[in-house]
Amino acid sequence: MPEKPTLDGLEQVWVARWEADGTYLFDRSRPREQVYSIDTPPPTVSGSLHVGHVFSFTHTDIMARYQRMIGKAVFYPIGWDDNGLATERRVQNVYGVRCDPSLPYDPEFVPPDKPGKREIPISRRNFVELCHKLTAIDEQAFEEVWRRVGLSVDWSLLYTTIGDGARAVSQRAFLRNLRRGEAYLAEAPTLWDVSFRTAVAQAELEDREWPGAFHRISFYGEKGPVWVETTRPELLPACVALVAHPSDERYQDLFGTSVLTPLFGVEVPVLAHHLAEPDKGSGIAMICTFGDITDVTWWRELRLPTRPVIGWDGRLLPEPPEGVEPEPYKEVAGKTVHSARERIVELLRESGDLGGEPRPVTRTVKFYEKGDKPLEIVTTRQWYIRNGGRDAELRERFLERGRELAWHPPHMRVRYDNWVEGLTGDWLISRQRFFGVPFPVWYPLDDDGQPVHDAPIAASEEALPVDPSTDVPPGYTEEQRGVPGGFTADPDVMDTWATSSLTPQIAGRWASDDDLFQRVYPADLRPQAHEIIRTWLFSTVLRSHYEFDKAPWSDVAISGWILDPDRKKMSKSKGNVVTPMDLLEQHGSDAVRYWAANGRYGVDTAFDAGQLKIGRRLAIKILNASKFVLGLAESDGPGPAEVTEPLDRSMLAALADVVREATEAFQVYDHTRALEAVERFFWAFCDDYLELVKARAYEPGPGAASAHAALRQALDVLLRLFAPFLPFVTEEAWSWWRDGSVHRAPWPAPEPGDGDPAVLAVASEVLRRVRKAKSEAKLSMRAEVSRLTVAGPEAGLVRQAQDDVCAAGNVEEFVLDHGDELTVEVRLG
RNA sequence: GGGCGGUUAGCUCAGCGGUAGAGCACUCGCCUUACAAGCGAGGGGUCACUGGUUCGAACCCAGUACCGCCCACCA
Repeated sequence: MPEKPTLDGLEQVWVARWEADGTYLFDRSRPREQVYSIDTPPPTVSGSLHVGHVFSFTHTDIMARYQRMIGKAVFYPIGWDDNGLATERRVQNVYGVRCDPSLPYDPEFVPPDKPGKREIPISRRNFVELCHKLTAIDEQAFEEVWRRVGLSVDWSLLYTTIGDGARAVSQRAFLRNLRRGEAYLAEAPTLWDVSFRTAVAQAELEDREWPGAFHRISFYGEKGPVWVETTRPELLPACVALVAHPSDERYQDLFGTSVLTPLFGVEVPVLAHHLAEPDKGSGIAMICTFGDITDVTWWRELRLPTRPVIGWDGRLLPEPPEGVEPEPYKEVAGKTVHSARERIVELLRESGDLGGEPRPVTRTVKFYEKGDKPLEIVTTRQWYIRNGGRDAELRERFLERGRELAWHPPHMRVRYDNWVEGLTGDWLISRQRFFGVPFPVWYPLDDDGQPVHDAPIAASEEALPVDPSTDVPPGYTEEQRGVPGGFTADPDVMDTWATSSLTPQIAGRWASDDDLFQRVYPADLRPQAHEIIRTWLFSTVLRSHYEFDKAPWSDVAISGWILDPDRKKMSKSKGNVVTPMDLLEQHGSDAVRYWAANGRYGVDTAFDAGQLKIGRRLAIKILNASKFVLGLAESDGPGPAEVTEPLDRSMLAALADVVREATEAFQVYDHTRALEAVERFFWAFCDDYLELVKARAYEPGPGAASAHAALRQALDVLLRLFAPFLPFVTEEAWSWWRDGSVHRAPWPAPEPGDGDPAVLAVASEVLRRVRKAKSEAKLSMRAEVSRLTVAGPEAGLVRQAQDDVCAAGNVEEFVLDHGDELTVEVRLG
């Protein structure tokens, strides 16, 4: 036991010791009912950890430690989400490169020290190598933070979403979905990011305000011009119809007729549809293939033809769509959307078809959440998984799955319900990218060398993971790749959610270690943030439903966000982020954890440096109180002493109540209430009980022996109660007098005893009145009280602790009196 | 437009039917043999607003106003 306890250096000491001792290793010999299994979120390593991560991961760790102490074998893995677009983008920025799949592999390629002005095109394999290289560096930094936070994860269970295991699980799950008809390939209008040149899913959309302008343009009807307002005049060559609301008086005569588009002179019908809104613009809209999602709806429901004009790169296609003359289309061919719009407006102005000048507006436009240009809609062939978006019965089954889960807090389920009820289409899982899990399929090539998409060749499950661009499908040879009558690989990779929707299967080694899997699946807990309920949570439920016909976990705990003091979400772009490592080094891990532990599930919490100071103070107090207690009892005789004094028994009875309350709170995932109960008791223990027994504990005799025994019992229990929250300081104090780790010690049971908690409560109250009197007289707490008179119904209780009260208050003469309520008279001097 | 939270002391939050709470901050005092990175004491609130239910409302009900978030087919 050190002379002057300190927090400094505890993290390094204990992190190393826990690793060496295997303190948190999962015991895989235990049956499922003795296991507590956690489906930990794999953080995206191509970003940086922020304070919010520490906040939510600490919540999970607190629960993991509690479960371990109540005797569960805790399956607490961690993973790194390293596959996907975020990594690709980071590789591009860090190394100044760009993936060009048409280039050959260059084994000699070394990226420049600093990214140049122009991105260097490299082959897909070179690019993927750089992705691996960079994520390995990032993952190391992440691990350091998590270890220092004191997460009790079993590092031997580490997985990555691009690793062999994850790829195999991803591909296997997909193949099963495909076989059962839950996954399918379809050519359809798809939301498309023109910068990343990939399709994106509904779940990855976000609305942003974007400047635009209303353009009033005239179409030619038999009875004169029809004025249409549009924000996207460049899509005029893609126009396939006009549409107005069926009850709109102004257009009754036009329904069923057709009009000619300006400039292009294409004949398009005027149709009625209930989604057209009479009070928007002129009440009549042009339908283009495709300007927005409503266009897609109209196009589908009104069975309109397709006139695509926008290509994968966001530019207008070099050739006009069918039915549109090359003149004047050549004016806009190959142009970006922006310059095509300018040109069309010029042409409309020249031809007199522009009514007035464009009126600038700000409107809401759909973006890919990681993108910086508005999404276009392009018809492409993509893989989908059925999610209920087009099937009411299936949707109801997913809602039912949501109801099977215990949500913490319960109202978070509403977000799940809203999402499932609002789905508009199946889940698009393919991405036209490079660093991801490839689809494990190939397509036969017909005699003309065209792929037969209706008959994909699936990989065999034994061969997983496969890369179809280098592996060969069953029954073919490499020589047949790309030749008529041979085969070709599916070029796409899966969206990262298609892999992370399988984290319980990946961490539990589904299909590669079924003995493990059946001990840890379904999991007990899914901890996560609320903004990814629609993505991660829902997709995991979906995959589990299809493969195992059950929910993937029993409980879902949703941590809130960390807001900066202005109540805005902390984010890197706003520059208001404190890095976790700074925080941990500056305040100590236990202090940071204390702050996190005070955040309840589902509640957004303002970042508050004040809470960190309190946590640090608490941690130091635990060390000092431990030192005091352990420094006392060394002179006691052999064998455990008995707790005989009423005050000591009273304190232990109060502590038993605290154990009961903390345990109940943990059982309902309320770590904050547990901490509050323990903390409240601990401060009273230090400020009142320790002061009351101090004198007696110093004076050898039976009274001292009782105090020593009680103090030790209390310390033993308190260290264990604090252990889930403050793992470093409790382990340190535990190591001074106990064998083994406090984190492997059993969670305390409320010790039955015959103590009356009221004795301590009343003695503390009397002491408080004495202190008040001294404080008001501006005297030292050691000042002598010549006579203390206590009266009231509680007087009998005070008598049981009379000597301790007198010693703590430095009281000369003690008098008990009768009375209806507690009165304390303090005569000083 | 629909939904979900929130509004309590200067700040961060607890309380969710029975006389307003904690910590921080602030003020005053104390070197008291675990801790001065400590200890003691104190000041400070018409519990957002308006109605209603009740013997009694911060707490339940209805509505209003702000704040935050989620969702949505806003040419």
